[in-house]
Amino acid sequence: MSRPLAHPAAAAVTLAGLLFALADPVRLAIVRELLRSPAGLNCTEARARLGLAMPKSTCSQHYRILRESGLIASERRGTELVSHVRAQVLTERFPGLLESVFGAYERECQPAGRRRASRAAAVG
Amino acid sequence: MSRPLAHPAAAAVTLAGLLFALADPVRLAIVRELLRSPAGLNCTEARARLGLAMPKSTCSQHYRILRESGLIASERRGTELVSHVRAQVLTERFPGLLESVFGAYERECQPAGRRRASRAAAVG
DNA sequence: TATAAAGTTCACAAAGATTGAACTACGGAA
DNA sequence: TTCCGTAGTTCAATCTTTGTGAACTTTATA
Repeated sequence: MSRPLAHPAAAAVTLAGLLFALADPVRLAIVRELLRSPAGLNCTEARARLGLAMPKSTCSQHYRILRESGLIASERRGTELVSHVRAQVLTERFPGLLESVFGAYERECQPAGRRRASRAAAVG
Repeated sequence: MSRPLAHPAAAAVTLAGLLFALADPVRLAIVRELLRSPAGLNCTEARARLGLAMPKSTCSQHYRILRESGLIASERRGTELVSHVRAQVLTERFPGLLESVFGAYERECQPAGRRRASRAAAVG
């Protein structure tokens, strides 16, 4: 990881790639933490915040997938690799998508009592 | 497949599950076709429309994943299994998400010339 | 230089995807 | 009813992807 990390150009970011990157609960949680941390977060810190007993090699792989999908950008600061969400690029490419997905995530994270009860499980 | 197919209740539909189901290019395309077909589509028809040389067992698996994620509902009509997007349930659970994702998909499917050119590949 | 911290890469085991073949379900014709 | 064709599912084998510990690289500091 000596040279600058490869980040896909905006035009190379695909919807399926983004959805794939976000389709993992751990990565979804990481990105939420990143969105809450404008200054960026490194691997170790993200792991600590999420309280996940995850080996650092696994975390590294998750970060790589997020990076290659175009979701995050990473830069070295000292020994750390600090990452942040590429909000500008994503907004340009797919306006509103990120807000929508993480709006849904916040909604899901709310305890059930804070939402309107929806008892009927109508199919359709 | 004699008994009614299992469809998750609205409350059991998770964001990560939906994203996972949509994270595959084939499934993304299938769901778009379904969204365009209010009367529903069966496996064979969807395969034909997408022009994919995909074995029917593979298509069946994709439909199963879509069904188990809560994205689609399927019902038997004669020998066919007709499926449609569970728009009402999804809107109730995650308002705006489906529109946002498939808005992004349509945007991506447009030829590049119809979008504003974005030459600079700024990271971030 | 030596030591430590932060990540990456490698290699292997475990889990998941793809697909042809065999099977089930249904409808229609004889 | 029985037989046949169509639509999908399930099974099993193969292939691919993911998770992980160990070893390695990079940077900083004593």
